[in-house]
Amino acid sequence: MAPNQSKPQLPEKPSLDGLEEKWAERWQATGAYRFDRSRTRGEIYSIDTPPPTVSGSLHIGHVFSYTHTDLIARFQRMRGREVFYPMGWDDNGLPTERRVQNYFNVRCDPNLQYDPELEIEHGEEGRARMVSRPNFIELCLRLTTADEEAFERLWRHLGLSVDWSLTYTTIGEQARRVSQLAFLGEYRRGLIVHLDAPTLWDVGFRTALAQAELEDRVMKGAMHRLRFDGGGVEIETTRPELLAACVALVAHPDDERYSGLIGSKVQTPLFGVPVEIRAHPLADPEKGTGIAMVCTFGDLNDVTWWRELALPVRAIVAADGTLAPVEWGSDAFPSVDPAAASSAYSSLAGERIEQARKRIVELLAEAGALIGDPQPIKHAVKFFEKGDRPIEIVTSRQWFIRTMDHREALRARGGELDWHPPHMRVRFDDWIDGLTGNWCISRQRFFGVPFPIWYPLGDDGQIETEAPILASAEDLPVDPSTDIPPGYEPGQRDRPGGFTAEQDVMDTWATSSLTPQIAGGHATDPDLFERIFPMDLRPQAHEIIRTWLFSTVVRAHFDHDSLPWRNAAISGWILDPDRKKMSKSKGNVVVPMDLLEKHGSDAVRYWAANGRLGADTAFDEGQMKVGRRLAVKLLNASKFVLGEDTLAGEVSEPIDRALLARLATVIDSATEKFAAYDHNAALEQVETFFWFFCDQYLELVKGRRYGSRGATAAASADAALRTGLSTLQRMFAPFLPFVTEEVWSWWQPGSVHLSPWPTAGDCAGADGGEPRVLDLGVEVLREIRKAKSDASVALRTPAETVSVRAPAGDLAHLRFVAEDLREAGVIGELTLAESDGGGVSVDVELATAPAE
RNA sequence: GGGCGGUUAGCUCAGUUGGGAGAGCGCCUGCCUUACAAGCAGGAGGUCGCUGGUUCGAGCCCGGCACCGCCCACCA
Repeated sequence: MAPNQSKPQLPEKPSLDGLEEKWAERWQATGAYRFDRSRTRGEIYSIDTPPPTVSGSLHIGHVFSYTHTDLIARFQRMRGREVFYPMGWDDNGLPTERRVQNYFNVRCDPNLQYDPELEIEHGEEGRARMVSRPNFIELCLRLTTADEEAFERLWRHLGLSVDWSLTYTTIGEQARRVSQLAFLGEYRRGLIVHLDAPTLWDVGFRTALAQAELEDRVMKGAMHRLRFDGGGVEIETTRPELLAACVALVAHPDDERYSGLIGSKVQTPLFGVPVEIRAHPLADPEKGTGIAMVCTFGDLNDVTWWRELALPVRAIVAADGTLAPVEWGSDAFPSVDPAAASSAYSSLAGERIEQARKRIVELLAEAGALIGDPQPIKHAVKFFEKGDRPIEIVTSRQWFIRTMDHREALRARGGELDWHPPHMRVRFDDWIDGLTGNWCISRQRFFGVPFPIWYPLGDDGQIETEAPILASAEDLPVDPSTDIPPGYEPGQRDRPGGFTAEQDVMDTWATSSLTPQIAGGHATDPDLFERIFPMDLRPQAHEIIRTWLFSTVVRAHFDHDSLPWRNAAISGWILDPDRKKMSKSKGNVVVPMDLLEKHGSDAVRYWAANGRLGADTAFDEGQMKVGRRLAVKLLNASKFVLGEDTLAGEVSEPIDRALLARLATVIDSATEKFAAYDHNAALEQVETFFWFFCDQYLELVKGRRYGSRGATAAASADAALRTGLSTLQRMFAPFLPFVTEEVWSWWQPGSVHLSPWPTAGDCAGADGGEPRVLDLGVEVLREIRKAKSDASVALRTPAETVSVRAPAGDLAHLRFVAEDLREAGVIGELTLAESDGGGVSVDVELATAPAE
């Protein structure tokens, strides 16, 4: 960088206060981070930003990981790449729906008519008001818009260098269009199917789920031993209430205890349902009695047995988590004694599962079918991650993406991706290996992307689900509940011979899996999409590798036959001092804006930048204070270097050359680390050099810089200092964007963030620099300081004599720094002599006797 | 149950092909030194989780164990 020739106007007392507002506004006004879409793919670095869920507030973990992404964005921008860095808002799905319900105290009733006059305010008391689906969606948008504005303020304050003109939402028109287009394409190609099948089901939300949305929770339960009639077979179960749904018993084929019983029939207690004892290798002789009750459906094992043994369905769990009425003696529910079965079941029907379980245990005990007392146990139970009751498996008609047939190819895609850190790939592989079924993407909810699907109604009014009517691509996005399918009239809606809308909405991940396509203008802006896809980077947290990362790989593989991006940068979690993940539910979250205002954005970013990718990191305000100190130091060092007129001349002094030579190696090394997504190593190297630059080098040359040894020598120091400062300001820029922009503005035109990342070639004058010159100067100065510190005197106290003995080679180097040393150490007489041995020794005699 | 990561100073962490145990914070001592007292200089402080092995030599490589965190699975 060619230094500005005029002496800049520097603040008397530099400060960090107000820099966030000042520069955030300036960047917005100048369009500093505006994406230039005329650039070609090779010149562009594109980022698939995680759209934060707009259902509450951002926490410090967001600040941490979004800072990591911004570090990479700023580095790549300075390296000359045109950075495509959008922000997205995830305002689609259950979190928003639930938040709207609570905030406005409303519930959605899809059967109500839209009320354009409806006025609802926050905090209404009493019973929840029922509103129509269009009204509900309006409320969702109203609330999320306010949230999105608050989020954007925080991100701007943090200094994220996103191009805000590229912002998208996951419920927006482009997201709906892209989601529906991908759906239609995949459906036509047989990658999506519509099936009546056992499906993971949340009875609280009354919707189907995907495997990826489940989590285990350890619950108290009880093991019950039941005796079946007609053979004396005993089974153990934690779900006795599903006895009425029993369709078979199953034992391992090699289990000698039961080998004679395979193929025979026994009857369920209470209900007298004949069930066959079958053999299947999944039955574990070690568990329970070694023979298991197969119900439709208690768990995923039941689904496997049901499918592989071609068993009938006896579904008793209703969508709301109660036991459904059953007609005993019918084909579906045969019984040797239908009257007794009806009698037993009558006290269960309509009860919630938990109640039914208590009740049936009483019935079984009365009937003598319960062996011993139920044994209390603790066991892991699957829950919807946002739900509060265990999931059930309910048979219903749902849309599935056929992931199971493509597991090998998807696994291979994971191998093509560059993971940062690499070990995160294992989670991806584990997830694919553990998949038990296709990805269910339909949800029985209200707020989401609708399926672009209608069904013909027969003349009898029956829905013809096998022959859906697809929307035309050019009509997308559509809402089948208000839009009319091709070839139909509005009056035919829900009439015999007409059509009816698909009521379900898509899983939120079915939309989020398309963020590169949504942000990149797929289908609407092919020119842009070609320039940014596949993207360069997916930043995200590790716990959503199984959801967001996996599902995005699935869609890109299906729709584009490629990876969605080349690199995945996985940030860790923020841990509180007890080493637990900080999260809202644990109540230990710090409000990010408070931290940013308390310590300054640069300081908080410094803390975040010290966390490695993939590493869980402690929340540590001490690190923020260190970051703030660093920022203040940069202000003051800049003030010193720029505080005098620029001197005409070149780097001529050996120690200045040595400083620049060392700087060149730091640049190379930090650049290499940064390019390898090792931002914390890059920061550490720049920071270490900076403190050396300030405390050692700068102190050594300060006097010379002020002109004590004439114009030429002063100009050499000045040139080296300015080169060092320019380089350091730029290398700190990704980490500390506000303070670096401030100090850059003191002497350079334009934004530091749009200036080139330094290279070793910037260190003009480094040629022939001998590092030993610098090392020796620093070492001798340290000895002098130590002598003064030991004597408890001020560093300005003169050292009457300093005698340095060094080997001949070092002696030659030392002569180059003798004058700088004499001044920095306030030395009276400095003598340099050749030592006998190999080492360097320094003897210091102070002017005054050491104070005791 | 399978796997991944971690265990280094009181705290937070770095240690790149095996050879010096390090940084910052905190602590102690001293210093108002004309960029910076939100600063500067100096100092104390560690059986590198335990254990066996390979090696002239191990924080680093290999085996075993313990503990912490997480992922996956099982949950009859």
